[in-house]
Amino acid sequence: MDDRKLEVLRAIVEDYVSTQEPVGSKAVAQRHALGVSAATIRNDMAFLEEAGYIHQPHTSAGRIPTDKGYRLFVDRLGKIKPLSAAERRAVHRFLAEAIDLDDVVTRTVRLLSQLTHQVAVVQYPSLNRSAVRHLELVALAPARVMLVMITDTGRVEQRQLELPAELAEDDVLELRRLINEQLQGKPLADAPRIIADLAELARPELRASASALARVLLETVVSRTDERVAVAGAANLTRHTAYFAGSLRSILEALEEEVVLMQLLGRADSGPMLTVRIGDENGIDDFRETAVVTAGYGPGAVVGHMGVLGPTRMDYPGTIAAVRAVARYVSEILEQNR
Amino acid sequence: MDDRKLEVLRAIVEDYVSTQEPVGSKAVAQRHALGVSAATIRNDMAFLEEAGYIHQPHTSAGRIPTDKGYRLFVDRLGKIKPLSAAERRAVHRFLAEAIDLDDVVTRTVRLLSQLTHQVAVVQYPSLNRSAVRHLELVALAPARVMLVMITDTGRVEQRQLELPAELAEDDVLELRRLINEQLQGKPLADAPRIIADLAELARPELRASASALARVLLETVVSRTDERVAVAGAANLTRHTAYFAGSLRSILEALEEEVVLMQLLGRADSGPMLTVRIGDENGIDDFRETAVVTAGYGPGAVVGHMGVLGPTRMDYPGTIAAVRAVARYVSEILEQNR
DNA sequence: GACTGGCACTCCGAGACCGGGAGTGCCAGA
DNA sequence: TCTGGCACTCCCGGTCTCGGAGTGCCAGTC
Repeated sequence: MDDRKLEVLRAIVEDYVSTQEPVGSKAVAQRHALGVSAATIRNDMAFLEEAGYIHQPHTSAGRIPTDKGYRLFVDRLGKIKPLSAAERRAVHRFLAEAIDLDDVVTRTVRLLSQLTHQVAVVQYPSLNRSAVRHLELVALAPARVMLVMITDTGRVEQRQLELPAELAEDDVLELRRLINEQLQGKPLADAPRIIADLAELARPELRASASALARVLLETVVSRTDERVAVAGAANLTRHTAYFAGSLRSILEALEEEVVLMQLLGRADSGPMLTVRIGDENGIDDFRETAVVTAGYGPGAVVGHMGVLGPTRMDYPGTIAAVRAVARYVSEILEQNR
Repeated sequence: MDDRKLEVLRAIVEDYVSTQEPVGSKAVAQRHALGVSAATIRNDMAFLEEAGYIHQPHTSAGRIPTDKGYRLFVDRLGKIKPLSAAERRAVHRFLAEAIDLDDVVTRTVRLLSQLTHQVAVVQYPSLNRSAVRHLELVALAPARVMLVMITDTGRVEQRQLELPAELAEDDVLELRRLINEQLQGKPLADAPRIIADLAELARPELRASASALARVLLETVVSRTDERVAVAGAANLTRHTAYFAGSLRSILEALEEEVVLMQLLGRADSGPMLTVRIGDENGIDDFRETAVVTAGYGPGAVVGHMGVLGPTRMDYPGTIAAVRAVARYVSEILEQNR
């Protein structure tokens, strides 16, 4: 494929994204200095359409990029637009002020949605990629304790549980020591095995309580709570009047469904740091007109994902730059707090 | 005002809510057996319009209730439609399965939005109406601890803090004993006074650490974290095609602004258990076409509010019944867990 | 005096119609 | 291989028309 044809494709994508209207050969000829006439561009356009990169809503209308066109643009044509120095500073400062993980996540998700003017989604550090930093048992009543788990990624999960027997203060301390001895520093992915044997290590009198504890621990580790997600900027969906006509409803619904969100964020967990999924590539019917830009983050290894979603007609270079920058800063912050 | 005129108003409200179209005299005459002709109803309508309860979008159109009309309907005409026995059972069962406060809140907000087909909002139990049940200090590193506060309403707040000096294990225990002695059982509203004197009660060597602790405690008590809110069912906004034309955007934005949400929920904290605010009564420009139905909940005393928001053209009797029922069940559950 | 049927009137909304403009494809010539 | 020209297509916005729904008013009835 010709170099100039690629330039024409880029011009179409860029103009369409900024004007939101089909772009014609004349517009391309005069807004982009390609050094050829509109007629020539028309020929190139015919070629691009034949090849499936653009398409015409109807005869005698301008052209619109197809998913395939966007894909090519993202892979080979989009020059990432780095954030301005001022933006970088602002991002850094805003994130550095966070006082704990919850705060980091809420700030991140807001930041992303403001920078990109899209809907932002941030997954909390995945439990099964975290390790136990500390377990605490708090006696609330003679036969009722609260189990608090703190991970090396800063997540704090807590659960209350009823014990089968009343425990003395010393007993609680002993159980606390036991679970910490066994689990501290261990990756949660390995936890189920360890937990399975937990009860047997306790003194006979404490076995029943220990196994109740073990059960709750297991639930906490593998349970529904596992994947938490924060969302912000839903209002930005209304920016893109045309595109959401039918799907706004279902997208809003999807944003409240953790399952769907995880599907969008998590698909490409390994591999390159940054992923773009365009339209049908999402594999979800309601997201056929939606593009998702995600990046992994974490101190060293990836512990979670964050991303942005919006119409396929989005500013890819800008969005990619923003997601990448924010993911990087967040990773740094987690690194420092480790 | 005539009895029949009230009946006409009710008919207009009910029909308008269900059809979403201006309702004319003829429709009222035949759908509701008022025993009079359309012409008579026209006269009543003229009266109701004069009095400001209904209005005409344009000459020769049917009538639409005004805010004042809805207000009268809610205050005097709407017979609450209690939930069906099946619904009540389902609500009860669903809520009873909750394992902790977070779970109660998320379940509640989902339930409300599903029952009413509107946007539901639930405020977490307000900290300054809760009392301290327990404070726990967890040593994470020699000079770093995590402070966990558990309230009698089941809320768990945690914060990490850096201490000015390294502490021995015993010192941590002593501080823990100290803050519990001082605060356990005390309402958080009284906490600031108590905390102010906290440092002085500690051994001289621990003073610095104690006052760092005190500062964090204060922040936690009065801070931004104070009012947390859960939202669900935003997708329901798209049901009401016409009404959100302009305001959908700003409503979605408002749903992410805790300040606005609290304003909507909290206005009438004392007084009757259930409040309805219609249109302008909300005092927020973007909510001029929105009605809010809220109820306080809590074990005995009110500790928080929950509610539902939707277009002024909503099914008030049904919504009121749902909100009231759910608030009641949630209160029961909190009572049991106390 | 309250209610009713009849009637003229208003006004919205859907559909039909039309013209301008933007964009195209193709072709002949440079 | 590129370009200017040209005929063609089709959307879009505006205007117009017409039917229908709903009203207000009035004269007549109980």
